[in-house]
Amino acid sequence: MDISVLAKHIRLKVDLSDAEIEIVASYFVEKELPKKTILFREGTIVDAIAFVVEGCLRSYSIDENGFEHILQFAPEGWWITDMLSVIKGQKSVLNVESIVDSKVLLLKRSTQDELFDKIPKMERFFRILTENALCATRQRVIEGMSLTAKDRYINFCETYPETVVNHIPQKYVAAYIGVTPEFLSKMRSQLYRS
Amino acid sequence: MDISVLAKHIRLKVDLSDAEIEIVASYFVEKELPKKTILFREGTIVDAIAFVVEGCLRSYSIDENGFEHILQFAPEGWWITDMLSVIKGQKSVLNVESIVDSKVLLLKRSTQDELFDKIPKMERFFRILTENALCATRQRVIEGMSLTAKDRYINFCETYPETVVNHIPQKYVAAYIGVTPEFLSKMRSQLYRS
DNA sequence: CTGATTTCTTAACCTAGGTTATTTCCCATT
DNA sequence: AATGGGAAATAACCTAGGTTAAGAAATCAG
Repeated sequence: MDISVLAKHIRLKVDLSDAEIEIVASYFVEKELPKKTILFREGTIVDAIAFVVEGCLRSYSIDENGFEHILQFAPEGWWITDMLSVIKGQKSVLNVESIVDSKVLLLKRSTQDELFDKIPKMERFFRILTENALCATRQRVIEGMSLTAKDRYINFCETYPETVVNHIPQKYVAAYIGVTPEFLSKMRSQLYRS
Repeated sequence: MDISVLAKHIRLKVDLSDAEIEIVASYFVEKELPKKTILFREGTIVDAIAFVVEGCLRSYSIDENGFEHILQFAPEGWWITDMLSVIKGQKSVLNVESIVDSKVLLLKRSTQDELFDKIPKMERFFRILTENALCATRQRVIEGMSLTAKDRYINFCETYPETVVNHIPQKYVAAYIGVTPEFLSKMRSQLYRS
């Protein structure tokens, strides 16, 4: 199992020895996901969090009219799961699916506390990780209320890596910024003209 | 300083002895906030998080057209700050203000790591707290994309305690659910009639 | 390579929610 | 009790973004 991407990612936030990284790695299980594979399905109880080593996943909910709304994209180096299901142990309301061929490392929640007791720095790591995710999500709430769809799209393009912006179906981008694919298309043609 | 509200709140998530609670409490500073007092101001660097012992605060941003958007209400037993400013050490984009006469306990970020080293369970506490906040905020993103304004209002009334829903100016509720005060007023009169 | 399916674009029309303006209602202060 | 000022209600009108539909383009399966 190649843990270099994971190790590099963790060491951005906390300082771990090679021996500690080995222990951490032993808690993860690798999984290959061909394009459009559902990793966690709505209605099940999710008991793991996924670190993306390669490829890109998305988490989304389906509303009562059948429309998909994307909560998160997770390209290489990002984490993804249905946190609510993991924390509360209740049925998931999100689907987590690979957009392209991907590889993830899975960490079971049930063993996470054990890992934290063995390597307290990992609890710190996840606290920091979660704080950052919280900030980003709150930022998104504010932007959803204060920006127009066009500004949200421009922001999206500036914020996400080029791999996400340009190699992902546009309908996913629309489902992320909160507009219909038709309206995104209209906005894009307006932006080209100017 | 009365720490019973704080102690009770922490013990919902982690197990601390009375001695440990005493140590934790020694890291907090009490502050009284008369109605409409700004605790953290936009443009400054925020270096503390606030626990609400009594009253109710709100955090909000002001957009380029001068409109306020409320990110969070914090009634008794909740935490509030501008996390982004605290984490990144950069200038705050949020105001945090008391809505009614309030009392908060402040924890300086600069001493937080020291507290975590002394009482590791507090790091666990904040990790769990942050995970919960993240879930709630992500839920809000989804609702913002999939529900109508009327459903968001109904949800709001069902989710927040009666003290918040009924003792807060309606314009704040509007600024939280993402509509104008005029439109909230229209929705409410429609809901009464049915 | 070809037909089938999904995605994207365009355009006409529609609606949820915003804007502006006026009136009424609270209160807090004097 | 009078008065001044923000908060809420109402209503006429407006617009960002949604809906529907139909064709073009890209992607996929065989």
